[in-house]
Amino acid sequence: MSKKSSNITLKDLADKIGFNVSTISRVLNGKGDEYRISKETQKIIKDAAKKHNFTPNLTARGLRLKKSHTIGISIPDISNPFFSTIVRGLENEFRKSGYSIVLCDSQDKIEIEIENLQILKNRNVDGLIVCPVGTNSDHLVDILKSIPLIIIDRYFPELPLQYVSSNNYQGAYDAVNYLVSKGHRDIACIQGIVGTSPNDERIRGYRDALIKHKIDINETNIVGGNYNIETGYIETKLLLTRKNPPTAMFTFSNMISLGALKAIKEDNKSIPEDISIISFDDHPYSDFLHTPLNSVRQQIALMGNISAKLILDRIKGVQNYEQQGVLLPTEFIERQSVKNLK
Amino acid sequence: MSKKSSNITLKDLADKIGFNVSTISRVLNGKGDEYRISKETQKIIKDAAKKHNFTPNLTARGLRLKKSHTIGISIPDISNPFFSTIVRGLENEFRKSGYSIVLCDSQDKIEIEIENLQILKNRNVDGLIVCPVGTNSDHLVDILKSIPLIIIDRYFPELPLQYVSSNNYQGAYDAVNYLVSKGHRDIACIQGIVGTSPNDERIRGYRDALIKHKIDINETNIVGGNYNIETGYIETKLLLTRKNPPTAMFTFSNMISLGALKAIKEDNKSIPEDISIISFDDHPYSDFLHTPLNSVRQQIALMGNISAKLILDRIKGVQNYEQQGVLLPTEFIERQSVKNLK
DNA sequence: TTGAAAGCGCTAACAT
DNA sequence: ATGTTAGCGCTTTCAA
Repeated sequence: MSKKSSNITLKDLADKIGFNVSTISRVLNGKGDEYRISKETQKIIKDAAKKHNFTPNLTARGLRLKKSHTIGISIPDISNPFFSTIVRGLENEFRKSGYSIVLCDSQDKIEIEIENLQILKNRNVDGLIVCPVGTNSDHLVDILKSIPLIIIDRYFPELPLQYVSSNNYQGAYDAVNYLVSKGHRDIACIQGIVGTSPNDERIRGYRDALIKHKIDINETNIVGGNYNIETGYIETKLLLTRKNPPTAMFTFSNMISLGALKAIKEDNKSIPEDISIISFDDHPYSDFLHTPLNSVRQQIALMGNISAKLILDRIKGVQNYEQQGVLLPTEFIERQSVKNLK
Repeated sequence: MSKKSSNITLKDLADKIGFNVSTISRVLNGKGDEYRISKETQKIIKDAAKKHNFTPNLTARGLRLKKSHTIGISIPDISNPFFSTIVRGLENEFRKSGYSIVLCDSQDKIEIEIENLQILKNRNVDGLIVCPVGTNSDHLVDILKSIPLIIIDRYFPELPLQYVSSNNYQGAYDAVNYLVSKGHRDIACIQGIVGTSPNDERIRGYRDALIKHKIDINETNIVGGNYNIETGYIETKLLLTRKNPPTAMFTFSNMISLGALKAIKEDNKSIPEDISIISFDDHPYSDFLHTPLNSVRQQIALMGNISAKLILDRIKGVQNYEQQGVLLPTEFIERQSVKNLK
């Protein structure tokens, strides 16, 4: 084995230059003046540190200080652009403050999410960012007792869990309102996981928009129950085989939309001639899809940025925030996937 | 502030049940039998640990053992599906072995990559996975002196840096060969960063395929110089304005391809009627793009899996591998973006 | 079969 | 103005 040139320690440095470790520690942590350490000494120490390329062992510092300058993240699927964009927003923000992120993928499974939280807690992360997978939140409330936590996307309004999400109600309302304004009255929606706040809020927006226009709600038009590609595919297949298929559909995630596109294409239907579609969640590659979809765009990277700032404030003990959650406005993107029936 | 229910420590547990911390540590680390600790004692300890929900402080363990069970990752852009898929492959594999990942995004900047390595080193990661951004590798060779390192995608064959990548030469050769077999002789390629191994290997494959068919290489057909969307867009724009545009183009990344698609669409050209295209890097959403592209697919998640296994072996001290690098075969995906000119 | 004690590298309270 | 020392929570050598 070759010589492992492991990092130089404070003690090593002390031995070299004849000052005590604590003096060196103080100077290197910018407390030289506070402790009235002479300018000369400070210079000697700083020069030596630079010369020998000293950098502190963050594990040791973490143990001593009981904080790791580390943030734990648990997300359902890092390969989904929605989540990877959130992570980028988080990483960029945390980097600025000298925090590193420990990333865990929960594979959309609640058991793994729970396991992740335990691991991250044992790693002494200073804060946690979770995009929860399920409808259950006991483990989250539990972890909050010991670690600052922000949840993104799915949230639990009735619980004291601070969150960052989109204004799902308004986004859905706008979309359905738009469809109605184009003459659609038979509008299906393929929903995600029932019982999760974003989904239920979108459903509420969908209903309210129809009610406002005095359109009877056909309960069989509300289908689905998962955010994945298969749900979009299967439900669209079924919708298309109806005697009178809806004239429009509203899909509740980027993945559902992709599944829907696949089904529509397979059945040789075209958008928007045969069926109109609006997607909640803009797809980052939307401009390049065979049918650019009208979408309700969420400010995904911003959700990451804001969550990072919130949790850093919490870590610092700042508690300025009245509100428990932040709901970011969505943006309606008009493309060519809705037919004007008027 | 509410009472921080911080984790219970070994000492806490010792106080509760009257055994020494070392005994407890041994039992909980599965060394009870080795140290011939009585079954009863073992049971008492295990039960107590479970009852009080003890889990070890991994920072402390890391400091003591000088290993953190942590792997550092530096990648150019987590929101790019290519990289996020690699990360998923890595995460899934590391999770199985009890390793967590510390993720750093280098934003495609060499300075940030260097900074990342320093941070990760100070965090005592047991291993490093890097998707390098640049052509320079000094910092990588340097870090290798102290930490096991695997690089993915771009590699440096002349240096002792173990890597996992695709067989870029063969993939490119196959693609160009296919184009020629369809009657194309004027084939442009939009390359990525010159001087990086994957790019140069693809160029070599491109040239060799043309040479084999005795087609003169038109050097002005080799354009580009970056892997991003803008490069694809700009270069395609330029290609299309030529007096005699090439009949086919070969793009060197998923992002370049997207840029090319945008340019082609803007100019009201259609694929493959006006121009044929093959993309190196399949796009995960390729099936849904307005033109499903013939692609050279890389086994991305597998690259993550293999790298994880390699580095875990290195950490364990296993040195079974003769070869310095692993090149995974690519797969040619035939879709409808190439016109048959014959 | 179990306990005592050292020590990983750092910071900070307490000397001097 | 700088040094000594304790201790973060864990593992492991040495002792008994």
